[in-house]
Amino acid sequence: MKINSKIRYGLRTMIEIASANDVNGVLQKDIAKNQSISLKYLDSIILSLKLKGLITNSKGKGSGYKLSRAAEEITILDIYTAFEQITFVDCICNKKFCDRSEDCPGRDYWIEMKKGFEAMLLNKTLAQIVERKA
Amino acid sequence: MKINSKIRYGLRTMIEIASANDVNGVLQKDIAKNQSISLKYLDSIILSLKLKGLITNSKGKGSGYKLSRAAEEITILDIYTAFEQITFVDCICNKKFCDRSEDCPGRDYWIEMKKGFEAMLLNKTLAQIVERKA
DNA sequence: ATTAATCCTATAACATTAGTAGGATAAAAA
DNA sequence: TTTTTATCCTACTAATGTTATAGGATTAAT
Repeated sequence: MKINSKIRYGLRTMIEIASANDVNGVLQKDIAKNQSISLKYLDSIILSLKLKGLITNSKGKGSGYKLSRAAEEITILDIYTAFEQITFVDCICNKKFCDRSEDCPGRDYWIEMKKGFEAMLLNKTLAQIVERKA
Repeated sequence: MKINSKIRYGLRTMIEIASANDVNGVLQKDIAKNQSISLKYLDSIILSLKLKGLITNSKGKGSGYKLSRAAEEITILDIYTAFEQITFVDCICNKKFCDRSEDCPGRDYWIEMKKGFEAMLLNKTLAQIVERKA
């Protein structure tokens, strides 16, 4: 089980934007250069973060990205779910995925585990990561 | 991010073995039938559990599987790692995977998250799942 | 000996991921 | 208003990983 590259790059992108103290925001091409991500690939990552409402920008020449709200108010769960839902097993979202869903100790456990995982991501803010605070 | 089928089937297999009160243990073919897993695929799942030392059996006709130790002493982390290591991101195990490993707030976070995840799996026993206790 | 069962390796179909390509659109700057 | 710089969006492909299945070797009870 691996964290996929969009989530990894997405976190790094958010860290870079949060770390910048430039009032004009951070240009996509600078993020691409600093983070060693191709401009094209970064395109889709930034799009996801934007659709989730975590970053904003204007368009055209000279624009740049900023956080939509304070880094203290952005959790890792926000960033993670910008790219994918947390499922772990399909029968959590869709009982019909498996016959035994109605009465399955395994499924009950995965649901519990999912909740624990979400809580873990929810309890960490972007600000804590940028400031390297536990 | 999904839990793969071997881990899912592996947990169900362990639940079935733990739930059985047959002194002779549970036959592989019965697990296959009850859990709707092909005998051949179950082969590899049982092999992993056995190599990890979670279950034992004798060989040949009439044999069956039992837990190697009490269900109270088997954690979900034991079962999970019978099938794969918990990595999340490659730079955790191998710093050379990425140039910025030496000083990367993102990597620091993934390491912390991994620890939290492992702790979560460690704090749940097979016995708790079988008895459906929180 | 026969039979029922596990042990083990190889391989194939399928799904997902990671990343690229090509261009459309928007707006600042000249 | 033309140019330039930058984002927006869709489609595609190569590589990788997952989910099995196939075929047979080995083991030991009957």
